[in-house]
Amino acid sequence: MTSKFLLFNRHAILYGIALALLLFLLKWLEYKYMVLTHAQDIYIGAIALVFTGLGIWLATKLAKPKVETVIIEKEVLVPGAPPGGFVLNQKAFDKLELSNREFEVLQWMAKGMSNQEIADQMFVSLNTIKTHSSNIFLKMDVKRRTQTVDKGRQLGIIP
Amino acid sequence: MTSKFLLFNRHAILYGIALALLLFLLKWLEYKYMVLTHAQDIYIGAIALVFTGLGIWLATKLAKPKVETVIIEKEVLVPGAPPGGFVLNQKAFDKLELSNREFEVLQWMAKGMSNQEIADQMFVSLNTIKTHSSNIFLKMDVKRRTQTVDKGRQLGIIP
DNA sequence: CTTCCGTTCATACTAAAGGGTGATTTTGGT
DNA sequence: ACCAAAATCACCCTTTAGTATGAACGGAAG
Repeated sequence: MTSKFLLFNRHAILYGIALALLLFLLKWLEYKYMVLTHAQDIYIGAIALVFTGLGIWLATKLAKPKVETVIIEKEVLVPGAPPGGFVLNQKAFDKLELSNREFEVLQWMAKGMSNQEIADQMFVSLNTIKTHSSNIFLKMDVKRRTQTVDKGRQLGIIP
Repeated sequence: MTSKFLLFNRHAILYGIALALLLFLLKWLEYKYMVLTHAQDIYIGAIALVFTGLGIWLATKLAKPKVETVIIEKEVLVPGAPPGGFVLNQKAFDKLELSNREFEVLQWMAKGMSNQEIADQMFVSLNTIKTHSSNIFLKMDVKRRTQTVDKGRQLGIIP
């Protein structure tokens, strides 16, 4: 985090210096060779090349890497473990006496969604989700959503 | 790396053509408007801008989408045998480049612990845990701890 | 011996989560 | 039709999480 910022700063400074030097160089070249009208093409070409390179450099250094991670699940046969990934532990589930909506909320919760996102997903208000999750915490005897997910998984009621 | 060079070659041709066309255009503009010697600086500035833009465009085109695919081996039942525990997906784990402490925090996180509890557990301050978890979120490209746990589990780096 | 990285911690702030209470509206079952 | 449970939402308030920024320190590598 800090290092990234420092890198950015360093690049910005380097860019500033490089730009200044380049402009200076261009000005100098202008006075030195512009008498030769024939050198005009080369001059312009050089400018084009240099600034194209500068653009490339800028883009690569300042643009975000934008790494997209695609998760592909590959099923492998392994001794033990439940088939197809998950079977609900009905006994534990019944004991909790979660309502439909509460269970639904719990499942979104386990997928790492925020209350607001769940609310949008289920077309209800944020307050409603809060109420549901509070009830879930009571019924499951936990204090936090992360704990809820962990316990729910251990009980076998969520994958 | 190899794909990058291949891409570069393909785009290099396009770039060459584009460059030729642009130079031609510049030449034309030169004959048309260069009678005004005062416009020289503006002319050069325009060239610089255009080619900087071209460079940036090139860079964005050259940059590979960089879609990292993580293949997760998911366990599936097979007759007999002991209950398979957890095996860390080393490939996915290495890709994240989490530090020791960060991984440690992630594990407590997955157990549903609050930052304060993790801080007590690891004998450091709450702020330290916050820093660690922020770094984890950056490296794992997530926004919340619940999301972190879910993704971490999908990647196979936590049980 | 610098330079980089990881670890530690702080302060200040914003955002999200959670607790408590009360209220209205569906809805399913007798 | 009536009742209880579920579902919905609101307000207020506290706590926890998360962001941003900066800084100090020690170890490892060049």
